[in-house]
Amino acid sequence: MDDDTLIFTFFNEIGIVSQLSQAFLNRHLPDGLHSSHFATLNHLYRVGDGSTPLAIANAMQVTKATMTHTLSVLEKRELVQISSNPRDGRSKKVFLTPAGRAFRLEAIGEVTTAMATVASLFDRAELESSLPTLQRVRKILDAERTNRPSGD
Amino acid sequence: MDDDTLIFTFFNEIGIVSQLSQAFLNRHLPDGLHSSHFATLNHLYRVGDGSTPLAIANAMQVTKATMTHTLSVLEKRELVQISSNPRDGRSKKVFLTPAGRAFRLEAIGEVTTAMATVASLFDRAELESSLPTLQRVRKILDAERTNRPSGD
DNA sequence: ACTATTTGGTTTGATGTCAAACTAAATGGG
DNA sequence: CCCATTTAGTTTGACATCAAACCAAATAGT
Repeated sequence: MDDDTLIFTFFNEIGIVSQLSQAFLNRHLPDGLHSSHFATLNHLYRVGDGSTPLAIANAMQVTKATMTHTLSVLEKRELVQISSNPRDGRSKKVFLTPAGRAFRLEAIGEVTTAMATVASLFDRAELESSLPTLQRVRKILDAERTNRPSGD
Repeated sequence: MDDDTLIFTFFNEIGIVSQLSQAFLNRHLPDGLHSSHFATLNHLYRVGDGSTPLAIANAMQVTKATMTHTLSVLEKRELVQISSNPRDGRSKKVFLTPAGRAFRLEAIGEVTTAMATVASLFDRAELESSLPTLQRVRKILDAERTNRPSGD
């Protein structure tokens, strides 16, 4: 297998696993929540809230237009609260509401339960050992695309 | 890091790498071709043509409805040709046209060129060594979702 | 200070994807 | 043989996502 083929194969496999895992999430998240919403809630929880939409978009690797949409959905459900930034009239700040925190916990519970059977099939060490590779690949790809710089 | 966190982290990383690589493809594929179209052309080339839409959908891990759409785009561009199956009135057979083969080569060229700089940053052995893990994970996830059975 | 550029966010239009309902053909049990 | 079930594909309606055009606020260069 030459280098190009290896790379194609690698990314093809990544793409399929990603699709399957996202489909898994979408099937098991409560109340029609989409995996992108779940990821956003988790991000807000992890980094502490008050991030700007653009920062979140960069962290999630989606465009700011997409984030506008995602946040409007979350806001409509009252899982986040969006306030204008007194320091900068252009930007906004996003906060998890108590409902948002509760919902996140509930979602994690559901997913974890649903995952229980399948999780036991994974080799923990195997996943762990490929994490650094994934992170390196992510960094490289992220640096490559000059626009929309890295976040998180 | 407990097991659940590890798994979440793993799939999160997979998701981001997948999104970045797909975005990369979408940016560099010629003529507005989408990565899913590219993947479908490649699949047809690899398995030899004459597959049914459903078989392709399973291999690509998308629903048959999605495949109907993808194939109609490819057919409109005359990159594939779709004929009815004389053996089975319900199903169809998909063939790469000469234009489709040519287009695939062109696309591979473009992508490979675009990838040249970034590809040199990857550690070939590293990618190679994580491939089996990805394939195992894929198999597990694929088996889990009882509907829409595995292909390829 | 004033204009030009950059930056954060929204809007618009297009597209890919999915789930669910539907159609038509094949298969199977009586 | 006939009806019930399964199977392949399409249609419909919803939604996530993107690129490009747009607006408004901040910043910079002169």
